[in-house]
Amino acid sequence: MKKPAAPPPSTPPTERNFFHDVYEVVRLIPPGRVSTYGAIAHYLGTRQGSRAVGYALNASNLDALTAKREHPVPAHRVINRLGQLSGRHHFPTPTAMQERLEAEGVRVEDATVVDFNRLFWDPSKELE
DNA sequence: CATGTGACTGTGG
DNA sequence: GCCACAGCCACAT
Repeated sequence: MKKPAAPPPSTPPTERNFFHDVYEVVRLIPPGRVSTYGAIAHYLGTRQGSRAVGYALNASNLDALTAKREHPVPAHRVINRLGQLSGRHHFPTPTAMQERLEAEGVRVEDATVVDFNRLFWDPSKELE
C-alpha cells in the first residue's frame, strides 16, 4: 500500500476545524453585544489560544467566500480584553469596525467600546 | 521539523 | 496605570 502519511489535503483555505468553530461561536454573538478573543478561545477549549482566534477572524475577513456567505462572521463584535478595537486595521477601512458596531447601537470612543463590561458576551456563560 | 508571525493575555516591576 | 517580558495556539515558509 502506498503510505499516505496523512497529508493535510492541500490545506483548504476555507474552514478548518478550529476556524470553523471560531466562526460558529462568533456568529452567535448577538447584535449590539461584544466578546473577546480570550473568551472565545476559552470556550473552544484553548484558553491561551486567543491569538489563534484573531488569526482565524483575519482569515474570515480576507476570504471573500467566507465573508459573502449568508451568515457572515460578525468579526467586528470581537475585541480584546480591554474593550479596544484592536482588529480595526484589518477591516476594509480603518473605521469600518467602529461604524458597524455603532450601527448596532454600540458606542465607541477612542477605539474603545463604551460600557464594554456591560455589553460583554461570554460564550462560556451565555451558552453554557 | 525549525523558524517567524500575529485582530492576545497574564504577570511582574 | 503603563511598560517590558514570556507563554500559548494555529498557520505559512
